[in-house]
Amino acid sequence: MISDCRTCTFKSKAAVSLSDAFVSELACNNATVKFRKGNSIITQGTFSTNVVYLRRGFVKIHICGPYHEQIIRVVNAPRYLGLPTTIGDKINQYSVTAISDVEVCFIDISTFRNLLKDTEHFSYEIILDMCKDELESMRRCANRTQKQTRGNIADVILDFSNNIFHSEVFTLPISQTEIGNLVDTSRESVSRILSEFHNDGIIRLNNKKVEILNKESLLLISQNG
Amino acid sequence: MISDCRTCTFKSKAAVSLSDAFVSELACNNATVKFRKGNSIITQGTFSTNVVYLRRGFVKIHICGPYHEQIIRVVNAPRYLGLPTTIGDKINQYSVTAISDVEVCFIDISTFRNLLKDTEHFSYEIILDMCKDELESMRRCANRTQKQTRGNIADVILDFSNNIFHSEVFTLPISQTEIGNLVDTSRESVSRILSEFHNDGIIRLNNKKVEILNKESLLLISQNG
DNA sequence: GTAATAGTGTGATATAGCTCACATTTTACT
DNA sequence: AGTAAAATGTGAGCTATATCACACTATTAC
Repeated sequence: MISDCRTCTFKSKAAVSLSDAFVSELACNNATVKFRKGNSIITQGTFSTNVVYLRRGFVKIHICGPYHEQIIRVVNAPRYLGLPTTIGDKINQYSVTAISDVEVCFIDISTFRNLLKDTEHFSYEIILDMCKDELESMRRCANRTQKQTRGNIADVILDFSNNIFHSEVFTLPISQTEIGNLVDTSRESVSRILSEFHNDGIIRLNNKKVEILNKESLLLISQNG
Repeated sequence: MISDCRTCTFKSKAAVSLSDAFVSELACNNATVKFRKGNSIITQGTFSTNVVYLRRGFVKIHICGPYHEQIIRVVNAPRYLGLPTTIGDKINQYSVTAISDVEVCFIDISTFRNLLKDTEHFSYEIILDMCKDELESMRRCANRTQKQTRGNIADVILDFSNNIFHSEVFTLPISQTEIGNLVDTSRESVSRILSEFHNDGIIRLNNKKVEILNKESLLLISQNG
């Protein structure tokens, strides 16, 4: 389905200031697609010809590590996906998979390049986004490698609550195995630690439903391992 | 010292195609500075007003983690430093420290912004650089968290040899404590593993001088932990 | 609704690598 | 050169967490 970018209500911060001519160009080279939970949006190892703009929903960004899959981050709309791999390399260097039903626009890379070339504000916003992402990656990586598992799992719960769902009550969007891949620990440890949090009255856990009962404790665990 | 960018022999790939007018602007807002080994070039927590272009030498990029310093990467000239933190944030979010004598240019951030705004090719090259950096970060982070310590230390030696010194013989530019901070392990483990490599005839180690005797083995250890 | 599959809970055991402790070597400084 | 400080080598014991094993529960597909 070709979408009309001029009236899109999900426009990126970079795109809002584009002139009509550019928005029209975007609209002609842009297809809105829906994915179901679990579908792959960008697949590591395949040829990349499109930048992806996530309009709605949540995705996980993940990469094949030397032994198992590493989940880099869980992110939500709105945001661009695949910039580093689409611009920096012809072959996708990581994967992006829907963890909720999502709606995305595929933007042809040459159209995107033209925008970068011809509109200073657009490329500046993109650079800004990338800078922030990189800083966030550094921070997360330092945390992940230095903290103990309990602290990392507390962080994941806080991140979901604060940045993804904006609520103290939410449904885990990924399995315990995947949480393990995110904080680099085993599925069993995730299970044990979540149970522990539940038994200590820090969270209420029922199937995948999480309710944070004591945010203070989570923050303390996040800080002190 | 004000340098003449027009005749600079260390120009970045992004800068080579700039028109004379822009190069002159760069030259007027740009100071070449030398640092001694160990000096801080960018300091986490301070105000950032300049992008840094590393003309000569090696630096470590590092960030304060929750428990100790985390070295993100060791990189060499030529390359820009501090783009994510200078563009993405007013306060430096990480540090860059010389690990050899270095020569850098400080480029005023507003000059740099003008270049990004006015010259499509320049900003595109910068975006390309950032994309590659981000991909590299992902790869390194996945490796670091999944591999065992022996594999990570083998990787560090291979990285120094292949990407920093381009030689089988080199002098370690950082201490064993710092190698520990780079691969997230203790100083003692670094010492033990380096001795082990030496005793197994994989490297020759004398003070900080390293000679790689058996690259095959290092690659195997890198792959199999 | 039932079978097949994917996901989770929990014990027992093994181990990589951290920490502490101290000796020794190297480097930096006056 | 001589001294202080930093960096390194190495043993012993401890611990967080991986791994294995298996029971149980939820979800999906027909």
